[in-house]
Amino acid sequence: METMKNKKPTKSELEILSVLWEKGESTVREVFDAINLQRKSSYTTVLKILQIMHEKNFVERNEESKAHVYKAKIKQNETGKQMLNEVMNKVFGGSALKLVQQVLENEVTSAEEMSEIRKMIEQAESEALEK
Amino acid sequence: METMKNKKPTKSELEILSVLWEKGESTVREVFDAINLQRKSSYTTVLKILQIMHEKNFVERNEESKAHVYKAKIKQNETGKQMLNEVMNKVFGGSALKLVQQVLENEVTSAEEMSEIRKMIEQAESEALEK
DNA sequence: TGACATCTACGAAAAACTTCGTATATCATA
DNA sequence: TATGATATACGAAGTTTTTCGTAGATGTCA
Repeated sequence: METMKNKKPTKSELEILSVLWEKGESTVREVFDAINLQRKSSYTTVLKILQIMHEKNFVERNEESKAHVYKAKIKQNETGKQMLNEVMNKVFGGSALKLVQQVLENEVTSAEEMSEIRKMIEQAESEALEK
Repeated sequence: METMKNKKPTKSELEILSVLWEKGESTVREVFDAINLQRKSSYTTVLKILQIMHEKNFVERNEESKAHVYKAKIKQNETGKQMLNEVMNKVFGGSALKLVQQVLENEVTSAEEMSEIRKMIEQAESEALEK
């Protein structure tokens, strides 16, 4: 049983989760290195945030070796869903349409990606009809 | 000239902006009332955040009457764009496709809305071809 | 006018989040 | 085994954000 209320990760927690999602299980040093590619940070800061996330049950860790190995426990999709819901409700007045519109207008969306998105929607529509 | 660097609103600033975007110009009391429909808060807290946002140039205000009237100055779209970029990069590994996919999977997206989104994409695609 | 409601301004406490230094343990190896 | 590199734990300072109380101005109306 998950006793912990599902809470949103903070900004720096998200930064670290992002690394874990991309690279999978990682040691503190590996996460630290990844983050330092983008901005200066310090080893113990990364360690501390990972420890905090461990307490919060956002990550799990394997303590077998000297350098603990961390692994994201909260799902990329769940987090994305929550965050998108927030943007949708707070910024786009609850409209998925407006949100997607904004994505397509502003993100660098390649023609290829666009066509994939279209296919996906068509498929979702036909599936909806079957129900 | 906008001297102020464009910064992201905080959580509670966003909450208030959301009201201003939806209702347009509002007094502190109106914003306060709107927010209290969703959660308990206190009048002076809302006032304070509005004052802070005024300093930050996120809102403008009309001081003619005793109760000042506030109006959002930063654009809904700009904010949405920024936030979506963050979600896209931190959660969806930079993929607009995955982001949109998540929206369609999880949000309650009506068939109608879905079809509108599809039309929009088709239009965007044909426009892209013309360029 | 006096009593009362409502407003702004503002300081400062409280809470949330981030950063870092230091103590201490462990491991490899010369 | 002594040294140096690298690890965790953890307290506490630093920063940002949120909340609220109080003071004083202004409007309303009996």
